[in-house]
Amino acid sequence: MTDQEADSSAKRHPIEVVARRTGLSKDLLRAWERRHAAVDPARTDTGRRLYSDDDVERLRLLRQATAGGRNIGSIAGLPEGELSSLVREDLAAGNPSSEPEVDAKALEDRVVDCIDAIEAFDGERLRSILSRAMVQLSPTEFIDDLVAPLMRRMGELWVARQLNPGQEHLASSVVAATLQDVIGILHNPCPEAPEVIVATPAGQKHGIGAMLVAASAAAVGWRVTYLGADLPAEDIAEAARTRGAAAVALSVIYPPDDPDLPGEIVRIWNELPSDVEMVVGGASAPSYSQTIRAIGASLALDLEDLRSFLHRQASA
Amino acid sequence: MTDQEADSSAKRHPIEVVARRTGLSKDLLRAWERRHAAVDPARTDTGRRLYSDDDVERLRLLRQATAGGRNIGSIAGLPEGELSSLVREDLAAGNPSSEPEVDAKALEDRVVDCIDAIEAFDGERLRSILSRAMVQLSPTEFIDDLVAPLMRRMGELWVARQLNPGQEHLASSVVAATLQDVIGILHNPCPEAPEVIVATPAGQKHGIGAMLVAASAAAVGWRVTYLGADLPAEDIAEAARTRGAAAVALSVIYPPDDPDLPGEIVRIWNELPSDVEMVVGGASAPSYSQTIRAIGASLALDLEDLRSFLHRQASA
DNA sequence: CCTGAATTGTCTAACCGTTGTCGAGAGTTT
DNA sequence: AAACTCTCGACAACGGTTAGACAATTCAGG
Repeated sequence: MTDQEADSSAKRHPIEVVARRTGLSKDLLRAWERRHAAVDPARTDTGRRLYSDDDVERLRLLRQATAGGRNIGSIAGLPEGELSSLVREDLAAGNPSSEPEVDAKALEDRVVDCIDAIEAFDGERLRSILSRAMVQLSPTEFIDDLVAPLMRRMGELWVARQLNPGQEHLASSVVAATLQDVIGILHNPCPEAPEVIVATPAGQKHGIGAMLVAASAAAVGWRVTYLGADLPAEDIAEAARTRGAAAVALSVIYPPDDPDLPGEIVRIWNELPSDVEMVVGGASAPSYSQTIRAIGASLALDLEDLRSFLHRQASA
Repeated sequence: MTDQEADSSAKRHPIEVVARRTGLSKDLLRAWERRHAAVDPARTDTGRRLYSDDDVERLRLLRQATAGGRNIGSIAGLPEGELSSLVREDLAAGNPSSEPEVDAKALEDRVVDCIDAIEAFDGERLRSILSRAMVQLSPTEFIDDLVAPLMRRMGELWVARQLNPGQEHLASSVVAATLQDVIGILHNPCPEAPEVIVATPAGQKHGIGAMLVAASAAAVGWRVTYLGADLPAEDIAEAARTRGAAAVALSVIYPPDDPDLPGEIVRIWNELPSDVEMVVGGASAPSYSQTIRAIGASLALDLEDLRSFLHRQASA
């Protein structure tokens, strides 16, 4: 991740890759450029387009804005800032309560607020904190900087016995619902966008990590089918086949030493079509790294890792 | 927030966006403009409408006012200030802006559509069917006539082995998220409204029934704290005490013959303050009716039953 | 109470600008 | 040679516009 520093404006991606990453067809990319100058990619000496990461990001925003009901012609010329605020406005549109008070509250404080709400069994306050943050932050920020730290903090409190099962359940269901909303909002309707099946294998009861994975995948343009926790290998594989998925992502949180899990992972792998990739992430994933490597699947140590896996697959 | 250049009177939204944000049909937007000059949007050089944020706000107010029983012709010309005070009045007068319901026929079809989506592992389609229905139907109709029949049908397919665990998980998480949304939308901010704690006792793994209970309670004006499935008695009772709840609702779906459950129910009851009522519902609730009656709790045979229980408690 | 007029949300028909996609023909990369 | 990519032109689908019509309500006045 360090060797990407100033390269976000470096032009290097061919059109094929950009089409996959944005979920826009190649024809459409050319049409938007020709008719509205939506982006201005560099060219090789033979005239082939080379897009930068910034271009990709911009195109993704344009896609979201058009999905939100706007005409490409009237937004193609807008600068990044306006474009992204427009998209966020549209996302927040369902929320009729326009809050005049703008809190630029630090993210750590928001985590604390969430914990407060959870301790008071106040699901409604938790929901409102999260849904406000959801529209104020970018999806990736929301997931990485708020939801993930919150889940981590909850884990700490849980082992310290300062959170009881009721509070944990309450929080989980609210967080899960919020993340489902994120996935729904980000849903990529383009049939060419690759799809990933997200689940936790049998024996793993905690679905919330998989939910984070699902939301992260949606945030980078993938279509996502979230199956949930504790699923037998055959069912995960069947879903992948039915959906024509390009990848399967498994979340493994707890326990780190399930003797049945390696077998379960291998069974999933074996039942998958050969062109479907697999990635395993979550707190306990490294404990099973031997199995994962043995079959040729990938290991994701964190969400950033997961995103780069998805990027690699999307361009492959 | 620095780039709040957003001049609220800048005309920039196409009709599609405005229709989504206000919930008014495009036809209606045009009709109100033509017949009553309710708003005066700008035009592009090719004649397309462009609305400002102010226009959107105004249309929202008009919508609320008409939902409260006013007719558009007599309020379309009013200035902003009068409009908003009018709406406030109507809300204070207890006009819950009831929606007239239209479809009774298509509900069966929608259940079938949902099942189709589930069988295809198409979570996104399921979500879109449900969320469309959510805004078209009243909350109670949505729950009673769509979600509950859907869950029943899923149960049938499950026992007939025509639904696998993956499909069941997928559907559950989407339905749960949708119901959480319903609860969020219905959330009653009035601090005097009675609150109910909803959960399923330890041993009961299926939380979706409790979710239906929670949404139903929210639909009749209660504040709801949804704790989820499989919770120890102490935690349920603690939540009730912490929240100062007026009632506890338990959902009991499966199994119907858990030898530990009666004890669990009694423990909850014993740890509850004496002024907190308790109701038990769900498919298997009648199997435990002896215990329920013995301690003086109520038994709800269906959601209608539950609602009348809540009404009794609210007026008590 | 009934009846005819006004109101209101929706729908159709006809038109046209906008948009996504496709094909043809030529060049480039592997 | 096969697989990409390029430009340019064409085209059908889609959405937005006006104008008019329609059924269902609402309402005033007999």
